[in-house]
Amino acid sequence: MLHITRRGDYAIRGMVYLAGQPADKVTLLGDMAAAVEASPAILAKIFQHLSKVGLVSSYRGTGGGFVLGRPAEAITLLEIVEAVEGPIILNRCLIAKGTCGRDSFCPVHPVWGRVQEKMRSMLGEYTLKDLAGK
Amino acid sequence: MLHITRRGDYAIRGMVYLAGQPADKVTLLGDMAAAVEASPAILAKIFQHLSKVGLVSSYRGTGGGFVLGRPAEAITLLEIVEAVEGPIILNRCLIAKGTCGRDSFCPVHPVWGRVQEKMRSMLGEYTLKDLAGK
DNA sequence: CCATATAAGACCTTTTTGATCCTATATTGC
DNA sequence: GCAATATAGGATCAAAAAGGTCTTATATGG
Repeated sequence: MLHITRRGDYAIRGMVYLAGQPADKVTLLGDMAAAVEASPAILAKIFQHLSKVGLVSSYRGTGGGFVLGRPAEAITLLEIVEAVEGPIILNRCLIAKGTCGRDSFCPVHPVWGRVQEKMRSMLGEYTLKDLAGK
Repeated sequence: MLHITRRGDYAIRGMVYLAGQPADKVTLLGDMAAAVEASPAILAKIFQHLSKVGLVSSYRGTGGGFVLGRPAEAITLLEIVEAVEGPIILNRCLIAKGTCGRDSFCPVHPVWGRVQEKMRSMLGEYTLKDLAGK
C-alpha cells in the first residue's frame, strides 16, 4: 500500500515535538510520548533507531532523554521518513538497475522514477524548523 | 511502506499489454500472463476486479478473454493503481477530516496533503496510450 | 452436449507491522 | 558506593496485509 507506517508517523510527531522545545532541553521519553499520543514503548524503539543514525542524541540516567542531533533547520522530513521506513522506492523495478528484467523496455519504469523523485524532493524541502514554526 | 504492491504492478503491466494489442482484439488471460510474467491465477483475480470497475470488459467461453473497457487514451495510470490498491492516502491523517484529532494543529498534515495531491496528479497525467506508445 | 475460458470465493502461507516485556547499561545525586 | 532514574537492546507475540493456490460456478461457441 502506498502510505507511511505508524512508526514513520510517530517519528515525525516526536521530532517535530523536540524541535518545538527550547534548544538543548533534554526531553523525557515519557513527556514526548504523551505529547504525540503514542505508547512510550513503541516510541522508545523508534527513537533508539533515530539515535543510531544521528538524527537525535540520547542521554541515559537521571535527567536523561532526547535532543535533536542537528539544528532543526538541518533536518528534513525526507530524512526522518527514510530513517524509519527505509528508502522511498515506489516500485520494485526501481530498487536497482537490472533488478527487473523488463527494465530496458518497460514504459512504466521511467514514470515511477519521475514520481518517486518528485516525492523525495518535496519531502526534502521541509525542515523541522518549518514544521515547528519557530 | 511507501510502495505499490505486486498486484498494482501486474495490473499496470497487463493493462499496458492490452493497450498494445490491436483494438478490439480479445486477449486470452494466458497470453497476457505470459507476456507480463505473472501467474495466470493471480492475474485472473486482478482482472476480475478491473472488469468489475469497468476498466476492462471480459468475455467468457471459447474465444473469451479481456479487452480494454475504454479507449487507451481515456485510462490513466492513477485509475489503474487506485482500482487495485484503493485510494492513494499517504498517511492515516488524510483519510477524512476529523479522523486524526490532531488535525487542527498538526503542521505535518498539510504537507502530506500536498505531496499526495502532486502524486495523484502526476499519475493522472499518464494514459495507457502514452505508455503503450501507439 | 461438450470444450473452453472467465467469475467468484474459500483457503493457505509468508511477510510486514504494531506492540509488549524483560534485562542490561549508563548517569546523577546522595 | 548505592539507589533511583532513564535509555539500549533483544526476545517475543499478535494482528494485518500481501502473495498465491485451488475448487466450483457460469457463460459461450460450435
